Amino acid sequence: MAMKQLPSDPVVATWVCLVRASTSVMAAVEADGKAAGFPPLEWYDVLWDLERAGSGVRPFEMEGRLLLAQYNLSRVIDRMCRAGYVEKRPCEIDGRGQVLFITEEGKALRRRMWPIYSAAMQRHIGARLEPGEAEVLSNLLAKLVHWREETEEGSCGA
Amino acid sequence: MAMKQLPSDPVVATWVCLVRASTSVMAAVEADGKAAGFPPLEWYDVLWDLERAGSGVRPFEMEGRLLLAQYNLSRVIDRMCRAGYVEKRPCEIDGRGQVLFITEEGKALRRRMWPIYSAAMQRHIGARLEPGEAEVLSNLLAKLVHWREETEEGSCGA
DNA sequence: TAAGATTGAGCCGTCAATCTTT
DNA sequence: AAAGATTGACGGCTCAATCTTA
Repeated sequence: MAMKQLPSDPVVATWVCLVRASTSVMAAVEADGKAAGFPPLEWYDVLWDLERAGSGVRPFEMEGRLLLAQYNLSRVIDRMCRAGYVEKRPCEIDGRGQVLFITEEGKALRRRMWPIYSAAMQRHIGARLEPGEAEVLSNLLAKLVHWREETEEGSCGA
Repeated sequence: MAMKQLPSDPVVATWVCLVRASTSVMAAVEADGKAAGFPPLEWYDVLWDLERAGSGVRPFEMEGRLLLAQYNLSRVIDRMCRAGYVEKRPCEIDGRGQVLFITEEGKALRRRMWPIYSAAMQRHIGARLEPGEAEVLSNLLAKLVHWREETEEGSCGA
């Protein structure tokens, strides 16, 4: 009795295509943003997470939503604070913690980034799929996400 | 007349799911390999590319297949040579070039890595999809791969 | 002039250790 | 003892410059 099932070829093919598709699409979108003089995509995610929240956000909350390790998030936030897009204040309720806020400059940056990145998504994803395929694809990809299951939805920032 | 079509919500959702799925699945598979004491996944791809070729491979050929920048590939190869898994020889036909070969140690390493990584694929991809979904998913993902179109197929190394 | 490949400098990610507070 | 967060040290990635040969 075979306890360890070997991956069937379709599973291996899915792995290969997942790695190749994400690598090439992410590189292409990132390159479009960089060509327009914008900071990394990651910064958009942080800005949007803060702006959507409306109030202050604790770093450890963002950690789960953005799939970033704590020490890594700490460094990203530090750079964004120094650049003036994020403000960090000590947490009044929990003395160990910090609370993050987006600045006006941060809101303006996110607003300028969105058209570039959304056009890039359209060019590198939308234009390559037939009508209806995007829904099928996103539903299947969603089944592969695990990490932490506490993810909430929210649209995109348009 | 709208020349620049904004991405529809399904396209944005696909982008979000693609990033999250690839991040979490790749991290999970990489973590399984690391827990077993193996080098990064990237090394498997290089070893398999060399072993599949049967003869020597020029770095610039691998560059396109592995979606790696030239300078990056150069450093990966250098580490693998120092570790004894790859051998580099000057190219007799083109004086600028190098030719890469997998060593016996490299073949042995790849053979040991495959069961771990294939089990990881099964756990993090195969087990999360219904029968038939892997084929649909890999076909849709394949439509998103661009970078360089010179990709040949070859199975997986089982 | 361009292609194949490498390298120095600097930035970024990662690990483990650390600090503070709970 | 554990959670939130940061940091020093180290290694990998990236850019641009460089070297050699085509």
